[in-house]
Amino acid sequence: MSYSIETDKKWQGKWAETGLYKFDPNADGEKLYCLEMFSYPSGANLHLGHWYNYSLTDSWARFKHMQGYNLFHPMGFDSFGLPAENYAIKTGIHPKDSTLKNIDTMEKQLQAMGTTVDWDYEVKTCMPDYYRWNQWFFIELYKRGLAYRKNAPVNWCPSCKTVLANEQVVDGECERCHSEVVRKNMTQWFFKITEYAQELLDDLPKLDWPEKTKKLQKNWIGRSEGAQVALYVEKNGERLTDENGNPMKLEVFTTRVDTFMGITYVVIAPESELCAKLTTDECRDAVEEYRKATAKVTEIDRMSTTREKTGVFTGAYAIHPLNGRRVPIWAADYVVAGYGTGVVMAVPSHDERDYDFAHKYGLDIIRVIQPEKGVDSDLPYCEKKGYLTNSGEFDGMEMHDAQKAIVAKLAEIGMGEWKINYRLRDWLISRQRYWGTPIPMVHCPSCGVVPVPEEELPVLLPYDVEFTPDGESPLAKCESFMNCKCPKCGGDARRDPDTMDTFVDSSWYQFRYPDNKNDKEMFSKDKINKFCPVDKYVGGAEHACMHLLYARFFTKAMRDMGMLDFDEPFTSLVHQGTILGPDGQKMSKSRGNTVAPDDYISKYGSDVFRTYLGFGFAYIEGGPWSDSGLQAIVKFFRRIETCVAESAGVAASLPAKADMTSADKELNYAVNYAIKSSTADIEKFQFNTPIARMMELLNAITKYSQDASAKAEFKRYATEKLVLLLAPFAPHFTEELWCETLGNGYSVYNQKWPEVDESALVKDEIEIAVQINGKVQFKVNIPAEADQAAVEAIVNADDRLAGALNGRSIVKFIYVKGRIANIVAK
RNA sequence: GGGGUUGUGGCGGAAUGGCAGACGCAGCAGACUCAAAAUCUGCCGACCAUAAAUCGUGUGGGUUCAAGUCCCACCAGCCCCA
Repeated sequence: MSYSIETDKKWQGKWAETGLYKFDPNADGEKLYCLEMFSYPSGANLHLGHWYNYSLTDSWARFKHMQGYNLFHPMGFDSFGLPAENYAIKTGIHPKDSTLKNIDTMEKQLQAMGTTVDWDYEVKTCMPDYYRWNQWFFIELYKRGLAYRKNAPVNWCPSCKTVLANEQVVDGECERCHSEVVRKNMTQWFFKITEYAQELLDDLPKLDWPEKTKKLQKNWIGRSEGAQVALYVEKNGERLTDENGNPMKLEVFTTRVDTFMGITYVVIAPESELCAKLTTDECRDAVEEYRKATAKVTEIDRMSTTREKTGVFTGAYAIHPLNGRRVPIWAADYVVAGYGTGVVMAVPSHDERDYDFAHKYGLDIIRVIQPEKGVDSDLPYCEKKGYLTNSGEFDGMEMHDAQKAIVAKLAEIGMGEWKINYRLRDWLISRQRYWGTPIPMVHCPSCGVVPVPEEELPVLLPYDVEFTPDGESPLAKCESFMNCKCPKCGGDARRDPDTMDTFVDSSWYQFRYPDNKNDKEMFSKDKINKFCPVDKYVGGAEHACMHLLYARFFTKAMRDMGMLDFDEPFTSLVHQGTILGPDGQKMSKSRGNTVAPDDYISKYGSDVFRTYLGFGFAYIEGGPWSDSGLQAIVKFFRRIETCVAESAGVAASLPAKADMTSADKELNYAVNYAIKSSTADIEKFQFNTPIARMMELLNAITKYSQDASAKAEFKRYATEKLVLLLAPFAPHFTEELWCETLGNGYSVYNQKWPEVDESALVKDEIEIAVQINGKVQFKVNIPAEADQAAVEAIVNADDRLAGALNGRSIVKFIYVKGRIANIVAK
């Protein structure tokens, strides 16, 4: 039968029946954990991106299995999250019902792709047997001080009366009703990822990840070395003190402590509590009004360097600890409360933003750095080199020396120290949403915040809940959920109404797969140490920062809790490229440029499609969709079918070296060349060239069989190698050819990946190009093993040389073995 | 504004510093056919009537016997940060 979707069905049935892809933890071979980023079960069928990611990674996994690895290749669903909840608000279909139905569909589709996934190890994050471990782990983090609560701003749509995720805020507006989004403070849960900032940075070099992804993580963590320094505070003419009666300190972080003597004002984030505290009664109305306006501006806009700076005076002053200068404290939105201390020392002479701001509001600008001693350049002067001036005792010092001197001086009086600051902030995990993991905490009027005892987990997500958005967490309105007894005192208490960010689910799922049915613990330490970390992780570059950083953080925290014995979850990482719409734009429903794989599959079968995805694109790059090359694969398959059929009933054999004709040698070369380059290229996720090499091999076989002296046994030998090389890309098709047409034993999947015979690649004679001054003049045949002297002799004896030299004389003769000869002539 | 990344025929894309354009798609010509489809064969970067020569990997410099590849600057696209 010729290949079609019927072939797919036939073999999928047989594979399931015989348990071909069942994972055996004790099987021979080095373990290999291959994992694709799991997907969100959306309503529609698998899209092109799924196919591109999953089918080709599956091909890679098959290749590794044939090489003898004990492959673990699981799959699951990231099945909590906003889309199902929004769908429920719109249609009234419960998230649980729609999600489970979608998972069902996607499972079937993934199976129709023909993957090696062992579904016994499936993970669904929306199920209690999974999310109970989110809750358990949350409490473990809490016990260690790695989960804590604090007040933090959320995006708030006043019209929908709901909290919005960052991606639901488009240009400062609610994506649904387009009203202005404001920020509102709420008490929320955080995971203390900053505790691991340094280690997350330090371990990057040892990861086999794309360099740009590592760089992104490095920037995201954003380590900066500087000093934390302090100023005194004066309000209404009086020095402020703290609760112990000591002078109150206004702490700021700076990487330019050398400019410390040039401070002419201080800026504070308008929404910070400190701002409210410092603002004088006369200034309160103006500051409050400014704070409200700021709440409407997105953080991205606030940090923008091009935006017009705004601000208001708070009425308070900071007192410089070294020169006693009294400088005004302003509230301005270019400072953000969550970052650093939320206070910035302003040195307008040497910082562009400060300069613009000072200029606009008529604040003092005092130069403290000169590029050369005695030379005043234009202000602001922002170069990180120069000498101090107008800085009292530090005058004339080189800036780096001055930094040390200033920090030393401040340290003496307890007003400064060296400090390392990170851009990375703690991970806010509370979501005022329904479809997620309930936070396993109880709020008791007398005992405060109390974790739910382990034996009471999971805290089940109730089914009957009103999720019309009205500003409260849907769970908050579910009395049967909210009311509970305090685990500590037994009195009436309330549950936490929020659910967890779904990034919590995806931060450890890789450790649940190998032990997905464990109902005693999150996972068994032994199993996880044996099968993890993941050896090859494949997924989109859009997760380069958050998901991968969070998963790394969890791994390190788990290690420190004694749950596992390694440092990193994903040893090696590959990002597949993005397949764009035919118009070169990102595929989206709104653009109407989406491409559904379904029609292609039913028309051509999974294998043609998979092979085309591998052949038509550079995997890591992706690119605009075009199906123009799809026919080439159909043709290629048809030619293979014919070729393989010609070998039916023939025994395969490789002629002895001594008996090989030149045609035999040529074919043997083609076979081994295809094996060698396919092996090397598939390894590195380059799939287009291996398929090209297979096409070349097929051409070579066709050519060979037209030779009068062609041996049918050798043709079969070469053909079998071709079928094996193609097996990872076209598992159904090659299974059919291998078992049925060729009559070999089931299954092609369990055959050994072909090995290269290097000696077949060594030619006796090769052709090289002869260049003069880098330009090709003519070509000569030389013995492959010839050295420079021998090649020079051959070239010198060639009658074409004199003409090519055209009167010039040879200055130098260069021969690069097996590559090229170049004559330098003058 | 800072950082990163990409730029190769009509198209998808190949090229450990060593003959640019592998392998395909599209196109052209031919064979087979009553005809078409399918299949097979050949051609297929530009310039040119043709050949030869010359030019040719975004632009301009540089390193090298030799640069698509390495270095510098610039231009354009995409991504991240601001």
